[in-house]
Amino acid sequence: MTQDDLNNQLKWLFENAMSGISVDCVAFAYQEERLKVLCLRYRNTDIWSLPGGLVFKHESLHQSAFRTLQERTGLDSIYLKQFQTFGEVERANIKEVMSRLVPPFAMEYFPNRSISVGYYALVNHREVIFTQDILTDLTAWHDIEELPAMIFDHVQIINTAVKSLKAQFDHLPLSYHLLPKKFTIGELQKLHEEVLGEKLERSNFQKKILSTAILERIDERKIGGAYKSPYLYRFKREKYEAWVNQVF
Amino acid sequence: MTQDDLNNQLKWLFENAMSGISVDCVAFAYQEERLKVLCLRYRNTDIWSLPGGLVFKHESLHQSAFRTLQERTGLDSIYLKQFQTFGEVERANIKEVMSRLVPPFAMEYFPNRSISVGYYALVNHREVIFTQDILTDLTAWHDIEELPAMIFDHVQIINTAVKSLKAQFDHLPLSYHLLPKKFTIGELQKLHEEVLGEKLERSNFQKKILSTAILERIDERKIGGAYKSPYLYRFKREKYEAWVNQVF
DNA sequence: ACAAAAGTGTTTCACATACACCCATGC
DNA sequence: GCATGGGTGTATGTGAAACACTTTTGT
Repeated sequence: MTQDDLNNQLKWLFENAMSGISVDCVAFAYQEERLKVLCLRYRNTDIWSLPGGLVFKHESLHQSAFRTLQERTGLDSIYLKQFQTFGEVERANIKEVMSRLVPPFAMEYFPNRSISVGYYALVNHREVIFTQDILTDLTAWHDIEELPAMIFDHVQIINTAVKSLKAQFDHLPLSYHLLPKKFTIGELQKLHEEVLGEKLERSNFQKKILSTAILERIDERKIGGAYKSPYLYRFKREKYEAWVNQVF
Repeated sequence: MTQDDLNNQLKWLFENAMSGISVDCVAFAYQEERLKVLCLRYRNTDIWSLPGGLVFKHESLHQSAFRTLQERTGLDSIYLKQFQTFGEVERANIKEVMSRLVPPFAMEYFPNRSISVGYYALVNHREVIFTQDILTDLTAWHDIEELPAMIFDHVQIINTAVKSLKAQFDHLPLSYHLLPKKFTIGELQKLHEEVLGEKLERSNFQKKILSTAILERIDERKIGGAYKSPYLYRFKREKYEAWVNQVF
C-alpha cells in the first residue's frame, strides 16, 4: 500500500462517510469453551482494534455494523445488538497509542473527536472466513480475559459489551448463535457458565432449559467422548424466533 | 429574531458543534398521576420536538444531554440515562413535517443526515422552571398517551424511551426522582402502576417495597385527604445511591 | 355508623435450589 | 468393575400472588 492509495481511500471516505461517527463491533464467539472477541491488528504494529469504521451517508447504523462484520467474516447472517454509544471527548489512551504507531498511520488521519456506536455480535466461529484489508494484517479471536493492547477505549467498549451480553443472556436464547447446530445439554451449560461467570447446578439447568421447550432432542447421540453418550439437541427455530422477537 | 440572528447562530454552531450528531432528551415527569414528557413547540408552528441539539466539540454526550435539559428546566441535578442511538437514513416524517414549517425554518437548516443519541431523564416537575429559546415559543408536559404531532422520529424515540424506562423501573428505585420528598405508599404504588401499565396488589406492593428497606417512615401523616391518614415516607438517600450504582 | 383507604397477617402456589438415585459408556 | 458424566426424581426453601382481617378517619 502506498501513501497515494491511502490518500485516495481517505478522500473517498471523506466524500461518502459521515464525519466523526463510527460503529464499533464486539463480535463474540464461543471457542474451546471460552468467550472470544474478534480483534484486528494494525499492520506493522502490535496495536489491536475492534472491527468498525465510519458510517456511510447512505446506510443506517445497523447496516454499517453489518457491513463491517460481513467484510471481515464472510457471514451473511449475524445477530447484532446495539448496546451503547461512546462519546467522551478524550477517548482513553489515544495519544499514548498514537505515539507507538509507525507511518503511514499518523495522528492526522484520525479525527479530533469521534462518536462510536457500539454493537455486539454473536457469531459461529466455525462459519467464519477472515478477510484482511489494507490497514490490518491479522484477524484473531481473543479471550475476553486476555485482551491485547487496544486502540482508543476499545477495551472499555468490550467490557461494556460483555456486561450487556450477560444481562441479556438470562432472558434470551442467544446461545443459538454461538453453538454448532447440534450440541449436548452439557455443552450448552458450559457456555452459560462461561458467559454468566458462575457454575450452575447440572440437573436443575437441564430441567429449566428443557421446560422452555425451545430445544428438541435429536435421535442421535454424541459419540467418541468418554463415558455415557449424551443426546444431541438443536434449537427449534420457530420457538427461538418467537422468543427473541417478543423482547425489547 | 431576524434572519441575521439565525444565520449567526448557525455559523456559531457550525464552528463549535459536531456535524450530524445530536442528542435528544426524553424528560419524564409524574404529574396528576400520569407520566408526562417534556416537549417544545417550534415558534409559529404546531410542530413539537424533544429538547436536544447538536453535540458541541468539547463536551461529552452526557454533558450535552445535561446542558440541553438544564437550559430548559433550570435543574442542576438530573437523572440521565442513555437508552438508544437512532440512525436511520430517512428519519420518518421529515419531509412531510418540513413542508408544514413556515420560514425561517427551511429545509436547508437541517442536515441531510443526522445521528441522534437518545437519553431519557427523570425530573421532578415541581422544581422545573421553563425557559424558551429563539426557536421555540412553548414548553409543555404531554401525556405519553396523547402526544402531539412531532418532528422527525421523535414519537418513536419517546416510545422506545418508555419501553426502556419500564424495563429498568422494576429493578431500580427510579421513583425517587419523580415524587416529592414525602409521599405515601399509595402514591408510590400509583406511580409504579402508571409506568408499568398494570394494576398491582396493594398489600403485596407495600410489603415488597418496605422489605427493601429503601424507604423510611416519617413521624408524620398525610392530612386533608379523606379516610384514614396514611404515613408519609421518604427515600433513604444512602440506600438509594448504593442501589443505583451497583447496577449496569 | 359507615365507607373507603391503610396497615398487617395468612394461605397457597410456582419455582429455584439442593441433593439423591440410577443409567450408560469407555477405560 | 468402576469412574465419570448423563438423565430423572424428590425434598426444601423463598418469594410472589391472592385474600382475609383489623385499624383509622372523614362524612
